[in-house]
Amino acid sequence: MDLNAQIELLTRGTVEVLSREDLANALKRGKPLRVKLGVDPTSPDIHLGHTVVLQKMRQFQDLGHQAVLIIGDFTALIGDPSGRNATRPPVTPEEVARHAQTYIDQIGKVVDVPKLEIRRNSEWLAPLTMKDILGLASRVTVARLLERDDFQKRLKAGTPVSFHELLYPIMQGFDSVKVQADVELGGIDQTFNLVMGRNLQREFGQTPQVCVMTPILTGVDGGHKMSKSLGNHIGVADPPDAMFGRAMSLADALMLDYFTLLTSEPLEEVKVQIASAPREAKLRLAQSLTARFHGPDAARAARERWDRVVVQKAVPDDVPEFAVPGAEIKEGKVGLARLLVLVGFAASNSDGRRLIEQGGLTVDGEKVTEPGPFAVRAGMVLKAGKKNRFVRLKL
RNA sequence: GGGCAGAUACCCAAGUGGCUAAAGGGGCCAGACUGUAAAUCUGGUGGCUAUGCCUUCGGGGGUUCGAAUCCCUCUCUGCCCA
Repeated sequence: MDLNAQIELLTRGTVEVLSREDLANALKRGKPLRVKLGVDPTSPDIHLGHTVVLQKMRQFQDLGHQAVLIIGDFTALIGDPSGRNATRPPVTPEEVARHAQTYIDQIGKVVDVPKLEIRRNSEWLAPLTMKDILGLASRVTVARLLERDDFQKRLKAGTPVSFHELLYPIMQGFDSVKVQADVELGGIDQTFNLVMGRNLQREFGQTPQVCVMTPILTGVDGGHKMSKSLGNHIGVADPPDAMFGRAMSLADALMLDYFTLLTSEPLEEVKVQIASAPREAKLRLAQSLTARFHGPDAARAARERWDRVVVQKAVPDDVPEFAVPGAEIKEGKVGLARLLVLVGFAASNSDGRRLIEQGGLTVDGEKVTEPGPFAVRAGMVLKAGKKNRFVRLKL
């Protein structure tokens, strides 16, 4: 692939590249570039939002460059202030270790894991002495650190900014120095951190890294960035049916973004379809996404299930079974609200009672609105709420 | 180190002695409508062996027949001064 084609590919779908000239020069050197991506092992499961930048990493890999994945096990002790309006709660080392492993297991769908160089930043951050830290800190001014709007907002709002949070960008920047990154990838919300790496490398006499920033994927609710804590995410490990269903609940306005960032469907054609047949377009999106992570067969099956269960409102044939404990049954009856708690549809008896009284429960297709004792038999199918949660009873 | 202000449910935020399980908004859940989208409308949103009972307004202690509300103390946060 010639140089221009490479640059074209590597900058496609990015929001900003600092700078394109530097990228061109780096590629011209003809040697494999060290391409850094730092991840924060504070949340165990990765979702489609993460795959945008991982996809970019894969493209570098496919062009023969060395991807360096940094598990921020040490920086996780601080928590990235990016986009946060509050200090993060601390994470235990055990959690970090578990999350990191889950992360590596899951990114295999997108990147070439065997070719990854995986590093943990505790490797070089943990041994730093106060003297080392002073040396690092002396290269960065407070005004510069306070410039970032995450901090500005908090200062203005009178919410706390702890000193250790100021250290976060410096530590992440130092990662770039230690792994001698030529390129660093990150979401556009990471700009400050990536630029810090660039500056620190210059301080340490290295060629400053090229910063490649990808867009932030908006969650399916259409309001905020995709995040597990907001519950508007589609996880890459979600089972096919769930993935398909989540994709179908996507806000219309985001369809084109999703097609662009997450699929390889022809965009011109897709645009026309979104305008003329939005429902068809969304089905296509859901199927395309599901196929990407689970294969075409699973995607077809998910589509069929969708038609049957959601469109035709039939009972799916893979309803999970629940054995009602004998101790709960009195004279053939079970408290319905209690039963909803047992099968996991309600958080408490009161919650279950509310669900029932508001008409959110059907048993074998019949709406039941009385939360008290209910005669149960084996094979009964309970359905709760608009999320179509099903369970089949066993006695 | 000194002064001032503050801490209320998932989040924001009212409430300054009984009418407060605690206004309002957001979020979330359920119903209607629909394309399980958006928008809109309605109801709900501490728990329980449930027309009553128990727990909750930063922690602890106290005053009172009665406290989110008054007093003491501790912890945490912001602002100003040094």
